[in-house]
Amino acid sequence: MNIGEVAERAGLPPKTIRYYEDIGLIRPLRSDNGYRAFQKNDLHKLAFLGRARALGFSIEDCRTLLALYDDGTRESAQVKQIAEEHLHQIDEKIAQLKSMRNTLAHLVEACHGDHRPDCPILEDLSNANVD
Amino acid sequence: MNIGEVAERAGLPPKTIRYYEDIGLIRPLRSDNGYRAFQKNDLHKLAFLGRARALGFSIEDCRTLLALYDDGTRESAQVKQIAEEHLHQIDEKIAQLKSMRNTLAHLVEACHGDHRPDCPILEDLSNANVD
DNA sequence: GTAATGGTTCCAGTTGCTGGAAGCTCAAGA
DNA sequence: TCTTGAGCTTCCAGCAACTGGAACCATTAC
Repeated sequence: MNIGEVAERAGLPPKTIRYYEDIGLIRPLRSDNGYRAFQKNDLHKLAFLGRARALGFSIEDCRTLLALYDDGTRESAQVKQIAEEHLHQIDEKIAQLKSMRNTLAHLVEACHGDHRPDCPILEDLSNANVD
Repeated sequence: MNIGEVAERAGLPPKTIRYYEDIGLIRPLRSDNGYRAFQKNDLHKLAFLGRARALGFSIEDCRTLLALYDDGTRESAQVKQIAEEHLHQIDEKIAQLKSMRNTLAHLVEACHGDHRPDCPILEDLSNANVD
């Protein structure tokens, strides 16, 4: 398979696939013409990567997960730990965003949003205690 | 004021302040020795920036907000629009993270996480439909 | 033969800083 | 007065995870 077909089937842009090879996540063979010659295994790895990335795992997490996937002697605890840590980070991110959202929503609500210049949003932003 | 004091008072690292000058968010004067000589106005702008960044506004949004802040003839509607768009983006981000969190939480729960190799998390990641 | 499509590499840019090196300035102590 | 240390300067490189574009080669269809 050439990169175009693999990209289509794995749901990843060719650029991303080349990048994943660059950083050593996959190692596709080469045809005589220099084209990458993807095997089924490469395709599955790419799909795996796409899925893991969609769940927000970092590239380094993906590298580890892929290695565990390839390793028949893995312990599921290793996988679970990575996933739990990631889950925790997601929770933190959500909490942070909710806090932003909360503040911002109040400010937006307080701003009449018309042609006049006075604006509670700008007032809030400029009201830092700086002394 | 030198950069150290301003950094302290605005709650931003000196590196960040230099960076903000680099990209034209502030334009502090210079002393004869070449040191940046910050005025009160600079300090207020930096605090404004710190606050806006903490609410997740992009640097470009910050640039616009700062310009509106400086512009007595602004209309609050302009500010409100930026804030509303940002709020909307935050909402989208939260929704996306919640969806990830949801999937991931189910997987983590399903994984017994012991010394055995079988793992629902890896199974899910590798179960992409690729044909 | 030629044109379109799809490969290849390499370099640069994105966002918002952050770290580090090399060197200058200033204030305080021996 | 000399020195030491802190604090300032600039500049370059790197982070994450791609993405865009240029320049060029290969394949395929007409």
